[in-house]
Amino acid sequence: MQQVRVRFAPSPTGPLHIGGVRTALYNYLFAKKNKGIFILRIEDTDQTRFVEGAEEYIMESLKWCGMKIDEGIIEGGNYGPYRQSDKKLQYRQYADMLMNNGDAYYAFDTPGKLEELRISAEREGNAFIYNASIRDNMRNSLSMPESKWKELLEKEEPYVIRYKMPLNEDVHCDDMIRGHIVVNTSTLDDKVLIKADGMPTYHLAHLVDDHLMKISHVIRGEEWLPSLPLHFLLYRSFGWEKPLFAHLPLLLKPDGKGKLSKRDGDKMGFPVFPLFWPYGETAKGYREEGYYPEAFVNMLALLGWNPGTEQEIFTMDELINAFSIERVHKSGSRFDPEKAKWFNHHYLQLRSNNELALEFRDYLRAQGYHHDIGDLEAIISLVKERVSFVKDIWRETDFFFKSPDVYDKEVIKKRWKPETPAQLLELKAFLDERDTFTPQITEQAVKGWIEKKEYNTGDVMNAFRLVIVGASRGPHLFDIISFIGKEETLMRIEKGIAVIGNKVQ
RNA sequence: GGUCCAUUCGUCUAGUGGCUAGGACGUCAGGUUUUCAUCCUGGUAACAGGGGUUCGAUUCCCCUAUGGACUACCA
Repeated sequence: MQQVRVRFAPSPTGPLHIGGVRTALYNYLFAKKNKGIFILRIEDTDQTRFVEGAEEYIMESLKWCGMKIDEGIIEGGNYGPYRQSDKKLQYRQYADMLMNNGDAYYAFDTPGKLEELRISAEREGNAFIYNASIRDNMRNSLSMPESKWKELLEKEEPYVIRYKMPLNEDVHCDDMIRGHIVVNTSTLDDKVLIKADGMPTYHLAHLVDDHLMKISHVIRGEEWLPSLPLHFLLYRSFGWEKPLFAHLPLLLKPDGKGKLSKRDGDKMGFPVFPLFWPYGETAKGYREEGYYPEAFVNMLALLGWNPGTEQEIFTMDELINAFSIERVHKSGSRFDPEKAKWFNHHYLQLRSNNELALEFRDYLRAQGYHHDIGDLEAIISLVKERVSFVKDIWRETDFFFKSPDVYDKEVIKKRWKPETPAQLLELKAFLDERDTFTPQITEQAVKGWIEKKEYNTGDVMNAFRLVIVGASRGPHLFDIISFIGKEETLMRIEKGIAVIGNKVQ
């Protein structure tokens, strides 16, 4: 069987969108599943849209996700160069092959003239299509006598090379996901193959490269489906064997309609890019927002594909094993940020307390707190299952590090009785006399004390929690006071009574 | 406008010519937790509409509607 070789071929025009990451992922999964080769090719034939840093961003994104590139601009390989601009004008000879067999021609129409015709056609409700219906009226090597266009060539008049679309022919295409598609050439136009600057367009460049790189399967976004007939025709004109094609459905915005965009992410508070993009108009990234790559990849893989079982949690190896292109969906999927969080919650639970403590320590340092790893592990073990992100740990544990600044008004209203200050003062004295402060022993003692005093357990405990935590939240209270220690506990009781005590009634 | 593609709970989806149309996220309720959260249990909720074909269609065909992509010397 033929070696499976697939490529991910982005343009370095900015940060890589998660839709692009998913395309890369499906290529990667397909390659690895079939013991094939995963290639990264940079498609930068449009020099005006090149963005500094984009190539590095793309490669770092793939690396973060755990996709290893087999052949690429850094990795090398036997089918380079892997950056189209490094081939510069080599594509021209392939256009000339088409010129020689009559499937392409020179066109000298200026962009301004074409634009003018396009606008006037639109005004009459028609589409402007540069094809057999109109090309005899245009300035090209088909409509002009040979002596005339050769003269223009000699005078170095700017020109493009266009593909000569056959007249009224049904083109039959096959797609591994969509099945059979038939399009008549009368609706297609004579696409530009070589631009006036001598560079190839996508249609020529990707096809030549796919052929030269021995690509076996082209797995790309649905936006390419309309030009699939053109690509089929080009393969025929070249006399080359075609790869197999698979067009992936789009990633849609969570609400409403349409393609997922950066604006949606900004508006609804979730990233649309894998990594933070630092240039120009910056963009948030999953990595920096605290997502784990396993969660991100797992979530992305299931957006538009599933194995047909009820399994939802997959490691990369499990994804590779389960993946099949036939089970990729036809219709677009809406992106659900809530489910992305759920995946991260799951993967965070798999982390050890020590791993999380290390991550959390970095976060704390940024806040100006410095703590022993052992202490952080202890705290994290108490709140781990309630957080989805490392940054959430702070929100759940701030009271371990500092006494409360404010006290929840609702809790005061509900639990702060006239007798509360006196009771807490008694509790403070009771605690003051205790030597051990371990959670279990202290809990037993305090509960015994409340019972003996015949106080209302709920009132006392909640008021106690209020002065320690500042609100009605957090892990077991006795775990908290054990961690902060006796001195701090007594201090917080005193402070709480002082601040809240005179606010009531 | 034209061409092409798509359509199962709010979302991601499973599934079949005859099933109580399944799971997950969300949401709601109950339980656990003396708090909050987690967790557990349960509930809610879908075959876009209309025609066919058929003994029978969510499933096959057609039409409509809706959504999307493309329609550049961008990819």
